[in-house]
Amino acid sequence: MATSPAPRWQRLDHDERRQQILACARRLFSERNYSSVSTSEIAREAGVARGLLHHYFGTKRDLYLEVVRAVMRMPSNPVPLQSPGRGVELVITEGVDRWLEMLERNRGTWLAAIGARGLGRDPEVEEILEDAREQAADRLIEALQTYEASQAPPHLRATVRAYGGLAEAASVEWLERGRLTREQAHVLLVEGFLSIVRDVLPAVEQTTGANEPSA
Amino acid sequence: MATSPAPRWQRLDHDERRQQILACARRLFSERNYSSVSTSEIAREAGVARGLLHHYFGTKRDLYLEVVRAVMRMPSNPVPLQSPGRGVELVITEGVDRWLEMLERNRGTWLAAIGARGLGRDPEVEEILEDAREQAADRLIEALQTYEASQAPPHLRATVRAYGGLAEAASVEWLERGRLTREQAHVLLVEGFLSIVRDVLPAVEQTTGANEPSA
DNA sequence: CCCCTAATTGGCGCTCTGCCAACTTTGCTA
DNA sequence: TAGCAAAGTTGGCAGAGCGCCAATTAGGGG
Repeated sequence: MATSPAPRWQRLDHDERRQQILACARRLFSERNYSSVSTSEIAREAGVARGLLHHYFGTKRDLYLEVVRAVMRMPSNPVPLQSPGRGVELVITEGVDRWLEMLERNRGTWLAAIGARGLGRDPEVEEILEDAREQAADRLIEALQTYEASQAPPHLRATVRAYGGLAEAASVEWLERGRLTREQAHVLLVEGFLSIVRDVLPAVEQTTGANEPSA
Repeated sequence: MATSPAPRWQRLDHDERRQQILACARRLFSERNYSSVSTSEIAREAGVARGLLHHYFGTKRDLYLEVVRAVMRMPSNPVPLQSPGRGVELVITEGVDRWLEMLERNRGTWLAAIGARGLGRDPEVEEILEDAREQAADRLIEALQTYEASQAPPHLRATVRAYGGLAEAASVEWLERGRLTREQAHVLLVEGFLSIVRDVLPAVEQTTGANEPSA
């Protein structure tokens, strides 16, 4: 008569459990840095045994990289919509707007993603962040309607990436330090882009070494 | 007759030993990230017992922070010289030149310092880097000869910090990815600054919320 | 209803860190 | 020159975290 004696733990679908653990890890890693978060803590948070983390993700580091990848699905620079022939001003204005909108919604995650800097390189982490930024640069380049993203000359790509640096810094000023209002951040990002494209880029192009035929 | 039986280890002056250990730690932490460098390794490198690190620096983390501080004595943005009344163009041109010069000499260290990003905030490390950048911004603000650095309105400071982001990104493009020549980086940094000051900053100032009396 | 699959646990062994008591070197003094 | 005291240095112990694997258990199919 004693029916099955209340299972000690629940058995979840593979993907479901994986997602659940990933979510806990993401939250913890966003709050504190890598080495001050222990696998025991993540496991406790998720209500599972520590060994299960290794079953799903391998090492602690693998789990961490997975988290970084998940966070980086989010764009990391103003990314304009596809722009069938409209002026750059309009396209960039819209793109920046969507960008700021996204930031407002994902404030915490985004700040954690680009915020934490330290000494010492971590090639794998860097590669993930680098890919995200490079993709954002692609979109920006295409918004200029001069080059296909993959055909753009190095100095153009570099200049756009430099603008990306400006955009991130300005976003932090708005989101974290509050030294810009949202409107001011908007103006800074739009006018910054236009100024760089109109005035700075041509100056860079006139410089010796700009017109290497194939590189 | 057997004179003193060859000391097993040499006893160094306090500061001297400290500097020696710090140098080894600095090199290792610049190459790999925090958790993949062990205290045993640092000790071995310095030719001392592991316990000695703790004697001099406390915990591994304390040693790390000390290293970050040491690295950050180096400026982290174009820092113009004092400029008694000369034009902004000249001052910034000179400042950028010195900046690029410094980068060329300290390539490895600088890249390690600003390069490694990851998930998860580390308040103490962030504070150190933040201070260095804020100081660089002070110098840039003073180069404009409009405000004392400490009196500058928030939006001005924020705009200059945004330029700092551009400067760092552009520097990486030159130093690491080689998508800019040194000349191109120079032009980008100078023209970028001038454009931002001439065109972007006024636009930001016209924006609603720019003229808060005291903030 | 039983059994088989795979999700989940628990614990062993290793490395790393923090700490501290003991030892060695070196300069100073009688 | 021998001895002494202060400071630098060592070596090892205890605790914690991580990687791994064998045993256990939930849950569905035959």
